Amino acid sequence: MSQTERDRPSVLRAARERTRAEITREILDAARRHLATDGASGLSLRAIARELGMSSSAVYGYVASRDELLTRLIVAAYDALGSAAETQEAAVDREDLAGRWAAACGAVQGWALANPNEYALIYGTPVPGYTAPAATIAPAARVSSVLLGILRDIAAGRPAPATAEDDVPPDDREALAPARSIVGPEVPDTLLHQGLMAWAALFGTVSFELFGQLHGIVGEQPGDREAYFAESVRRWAAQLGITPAGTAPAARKPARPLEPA
Amino acid sequence: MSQTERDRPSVLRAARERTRAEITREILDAARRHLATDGASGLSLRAIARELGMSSSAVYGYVASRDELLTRLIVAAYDALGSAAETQEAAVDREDLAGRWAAACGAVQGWALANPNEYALIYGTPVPGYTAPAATIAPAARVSSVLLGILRDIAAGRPAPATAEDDVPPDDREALAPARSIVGPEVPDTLLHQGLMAWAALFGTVSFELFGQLHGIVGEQPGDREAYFAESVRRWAAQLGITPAGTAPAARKPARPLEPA
DNA sequence: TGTACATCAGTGAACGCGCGTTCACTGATGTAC
DNA sequence: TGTACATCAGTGAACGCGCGTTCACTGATGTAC
Repeated sequence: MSQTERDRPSVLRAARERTRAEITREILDAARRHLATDGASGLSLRAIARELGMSSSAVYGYVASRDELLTRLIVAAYDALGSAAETQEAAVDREDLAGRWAAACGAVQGWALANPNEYALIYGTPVPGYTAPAATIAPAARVSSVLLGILRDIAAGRPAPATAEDDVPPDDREALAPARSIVGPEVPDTLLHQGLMAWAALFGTVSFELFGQLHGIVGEQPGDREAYFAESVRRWAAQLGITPAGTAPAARKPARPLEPA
Repeated sequence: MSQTERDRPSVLRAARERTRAEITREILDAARRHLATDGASGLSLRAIARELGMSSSAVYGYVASRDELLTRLIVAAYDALGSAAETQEAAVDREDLAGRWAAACGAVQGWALANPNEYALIYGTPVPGYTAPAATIAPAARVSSVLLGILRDIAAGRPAPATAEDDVPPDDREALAPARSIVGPEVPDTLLHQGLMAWAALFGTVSFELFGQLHGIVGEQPGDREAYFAESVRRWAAQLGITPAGTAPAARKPARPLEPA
């Protein structure tokens, strides 16, 4: 039993650390709940303490300041969204590019609808007076990494510039340099630009839905928003040159001729 | 001079109304300035009063409440953006559909970059605890009206469903009903859907730029953002079947075949 | 087994600040007789 | 021309609230001898 005795302090320490982690988690959960009703700039350490039944000063044992709490929430949100996109995209057959694209888009939209306040925290108006520290950069990049990965595989499955409708102008090629340094040289400029456009369109669409901009434009009956989103996803995929499984990706049929009169 | 005498009271009243309007304008201007540093939820009547050198209670002579001030700011922002889009689009030759599209997009982006805080007020995260009254609906619709007008003219210049790559699935057609009731029956489903996608993509792109999401993706050298945006505008237009003046809009060449090996 | 000590999570009062909104009032201006 | 009155923009004090952060402290728990 000397074993037990020697371990005791660390067992206790471990237990303390466990409750500490648990309380920290509860603080973050409460903070997330407050995000819903008051928004990021209404986030209040005192309100959280009140809800958890502790004194306002006690919170400072777990969180250094309001800004630090905000940073943790932001990082957690990026990580949650990023891992949703990663796992859902990874679950699809690597060959099925359209399926992977749809999975990634669906993950983003699904997570956003399930966590509207955390979505707004990271993709809505930046919190005034708060500047995101470096710790948020890596988690923020996870979703775009997934999308860029798909882009890379689209390029890989295509013999050089296949759909080079028109190449990108030189000043745009320069503008794309940072993205290029992430994605590598294999992805043609056109595809890269089109990919970024789809990326912005995806988040634009999700934000429009969440922020009420689709009101009076896209129906709100059950199924309407799903149908609209699904069709958009399909069309973004088509713009990237990938079509749902069953259709050969490389062989895009030309525009259908006018209906026979 | 009986004329003058009879008019006098109304002349005075008119003067009073003029100064009243002027002070109201100054309150709105100060509010806009505060939006920049503190965001919508940090907007404070007391701070505005302080800046204008009046007592906080005096503001209530011009503005009924904080919420009413917010509503006025929102309406003013929608109107400013809407009229920018309207006038810039109207200045282009009606025949030049791609030019009109580019003008509308440019107006939106230009206004947003010049007025980032007002843009965030209307297209960013909704202000928590504030619900937009009916008075905001009409001004909010101005930009989309401009875009839908272009869509209508695209359809008019095309002999029925010309580019029906694939029609829209029935559940999506239903989802598009509200938009359809605005745009009228002449615009084919495909074009309508594609138009809404371009609309969401436009605002998604502007929001990404303004909210810092393009950092590390699209360059920040002088000219980079302009080039990226211009190329995106061109490609959205191409997706709508319109190409810059000089190219015949109706005659879209089918996807170029693979390069001869 | 018993006592003195260390650790440490949590308390509660306080500082100094800000806010929206109300309300009785002042004081300048113009009006009516 | 002179006086009593009405109008009305603006004041300043007050109400009741909330906030982030600090700091001296309590009190439970475990440790060492």
